[in-house]
This record gives sequence, C-alpha cells and structure tokens, in this order.
Amino acid sequence: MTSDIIAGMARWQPDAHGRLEAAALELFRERGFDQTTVTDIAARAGLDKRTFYRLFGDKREALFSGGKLLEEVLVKAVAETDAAPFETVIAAFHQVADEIFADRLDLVRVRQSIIEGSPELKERELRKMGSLAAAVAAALRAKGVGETPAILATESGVTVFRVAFARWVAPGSDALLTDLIAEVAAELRAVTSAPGLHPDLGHR
Amino acid sequence: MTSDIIAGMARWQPDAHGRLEAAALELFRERGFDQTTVTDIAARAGLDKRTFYRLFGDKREALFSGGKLLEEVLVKAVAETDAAPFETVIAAFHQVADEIFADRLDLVRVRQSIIEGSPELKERELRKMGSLAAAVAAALRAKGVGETPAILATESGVTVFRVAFARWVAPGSDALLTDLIAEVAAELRAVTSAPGLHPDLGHR
DNA sequence: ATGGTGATGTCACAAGATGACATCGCTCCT
DNA sequence: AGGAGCGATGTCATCTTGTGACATCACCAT
Repeated sequence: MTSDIIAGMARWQPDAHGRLEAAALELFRERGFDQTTVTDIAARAGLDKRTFYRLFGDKREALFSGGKLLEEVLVKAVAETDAAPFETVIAAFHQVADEIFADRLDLVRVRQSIIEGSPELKERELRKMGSLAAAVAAALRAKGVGETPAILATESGVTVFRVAFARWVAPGSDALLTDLIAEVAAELRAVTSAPGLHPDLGHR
Repeated sequence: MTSDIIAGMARWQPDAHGRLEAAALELFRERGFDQTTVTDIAARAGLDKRTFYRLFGDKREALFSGGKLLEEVLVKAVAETDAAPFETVIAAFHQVADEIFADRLDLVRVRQSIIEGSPELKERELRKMGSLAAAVAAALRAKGVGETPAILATESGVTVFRVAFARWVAPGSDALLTDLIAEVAAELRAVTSAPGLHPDLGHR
C-alpha cells in the first residue's frame, strides 16, 4: 500500500528526514554551523547521530536537501520550453523564481545568512550550483542543443540567477526575483555583446 | 638577509612546502585522494602531520597552492588592460594561458585527473574559481567598472576559461589553450546575444 | 656563549564519518 | 494468532581530520 507517500519517507518515526532538517536549521541559526555538532542535531530531533548520517551524506547536506526539488523543476521547465538555449534557461529560472522562491523570502534569508557565515557551506553551495548546472545542460542537450552551447547557455543562465538571487536576498531589497532575473539577463547580454558596439563603458 | 627567497619559504628543512606538495601529488596519484592520509603525506616528505597543517589549511589545499600565482597574474593583467570589461577579462585569461599553463599540459592533466576523482576536490576547485572571480571582479571595479557589469563580465570570462580549459585538458586534444579561449569566447557571445537574431539554433 | 626566534615534533583530544552488529516495530503470509 | 522477514534505528568501535598546548632544536645577532 504505502498510499501517497511522496519520496520514500518514514513511517517509523514520523518524517525523520524533515525533523533533522528542521533541527539543523534551528541549531545553525542559534549557535552557528561550526558550533553545532551532528550529535546535537540528532538529539534535538530525538534521533541518533548514526541515523543522521544514513539520511544525509554529511553535516552540510542538512541545509541543502531542497536542491533536489529545484533541479527537478528546472529540468522540467527546460524540457518543456521551446526557445533558443539561453532564453530557455532564463525562462526556466523565471519559473523557479515563481514556483519555489517567491513566497519564501524570509526562510531563504535565514538560510543564506547561515551559509554566508561558513566557508564550508559556501563551498557546498557552489557544488550544488555546479550539479544543478550539469543537470540543466543535460536537459538542454536532450533537446538537440550542441554540447558547448548547452554548457555556455547554462552557465550564463546560472550566473544571471546567482546575481539576481543575491540582490533579491540582500537586506532592504523588495523587488520580485522574477523582475531581477530579467534585469540581470539584459545586463549580461550587454556586457558580453561583441566589442566595439558599446563605445567605452569600462574606461577610467 | 634571506636573499632571494620568494615567498617566506624554509631554510630549516629545504622547502617543506614544496616537498609536501610533491608528496601529496604522488600519493594522490598512487592511491587516490581518499586513500591517502595526511600522516602519509607528511611521512613521505619526512615531516610531521602537524607541520602539514601549519603550511596548508587542509588536506585539499596541497593540490591548490598554485592558485595564488594564478590570481596574481590575472589581477595584474586586468589592471593593465584597457578595454571593455568582458574583453579585459578574456585578455587576462589569454595571458594566463600563455604564462602559466602553456608548457605544463602534462602536469595539469595529472592534477586534473586527481581532482575529477574526488567530489571533495571538485568542490574545492569550485571554491578556488569563486575566489578567483571575486578578485578579478574587484580588479575590474577598481578601474571604474560598475559592480554588476564587473561581476557579469568576470563570471562570463571564468565560464569561458573553464570550458576552454576542459577542452584543452581533454585527452586527444592538441590545440593551444589560447586559441580555445578565443573560440569559446566567440561561442558565448553567440549564445547570449539578443534573441531573434539567430533563427532557431536550439530546436528539436 | 647566550638568549631569542621561528620552524618542527609530540601529545592529547573533539568532532566528523563509517562499518559491523544488535534491536525493534511493522507487514505479510499461512 | 503467530512467527518470518524486513526496513529503520540504536549501539559500539574505530579511523581520520583538524587544532590547541607545550617541548625542542637549529640558527642568528649581539
């Protein structure tokens, strides 16, 4: 039976994965990442250290399990969009902005402030972006896009998203992530357009 | 005195830093990164584990100490070039390709194959690219380029370099890194140029 | 020679990560 | 109902990473 359980979850302890995730977020915020031990996290979730390591690859992963959903939405959007490679990727990020991030600004800010506070976590975030990019590039290639254009469109798209995301999360900002993506995409086009067309923007 | 010692090196044990670096490279190649312990590395260099940690932040750093030189050359090149932001960054990478990488293909291939074999090392490589990008963007801003253009030009340039570098290192390739950079830069410009100008390149 | 200085070795230890094995609660089969 | 089987957890042991504290040792200037 197991009716409508979404992603191979628990029935033993109700949602061990989610509880550990929540406990980790709390503790990281309270004491910081380095000052939090895996045993602490497990204890707060009412579980054992060993169980944590069965559900998460390492301590950092507790903050990044949302990445799976992100990748799924992104890949699906790419597969369903019919446009030039770069435009396809940008469109996919627009969709992600609406579906996943739009109404989670507060949570995202907390998460991001934790990440900023730890080089280890920033490193892991980079890795997540990298595998995300790989998945998107693969989705693009599956549509018949050549390898190099797929990679370049993807990396450029990810860059746009990262810059837009950073602006969105920045304190004081109240713009919509979607709008920021569009703006940054336009700026990137301007910056990388063939030389000589934009008379000296970058001089002293 | 300390005459011509370049970067605060040793006189005690002759070049402990370099010996550890070499030992690490050897062992990583022989047994792989995970199967090599820091104590092993130190032992092969005739030193102690504790000494390793005084010279390198962690085990991974033994493979990435070259990054400092890379950053220096890149930043200097950016400071001295007078062109649009993206073109400036690309020019800087051309210089790096000639000065640093051109005659080190074999070493680079060994290093890269080790990195490919370990997620931890790939992660660290990403981080190095990230801080490299930050330094380049800062150099660009120091020339009067706005923050966002600086970041976008830098990230785009780094993307170009990464793709070109990957092609250069790939087995069977015999092209010059410099040429690959120019090619990929052109491809990126094509991919990110305003939509509608290149009738459907990315359709099924 | 003598004391200082910097590089190194020794020791101890918290925390991360993982393998081996015991348990416990649920589900299914008869 | 009753037990076999199974998956999720807990327990224990152990290795490795990374770091603090302290002892040494070679060299240098005075």
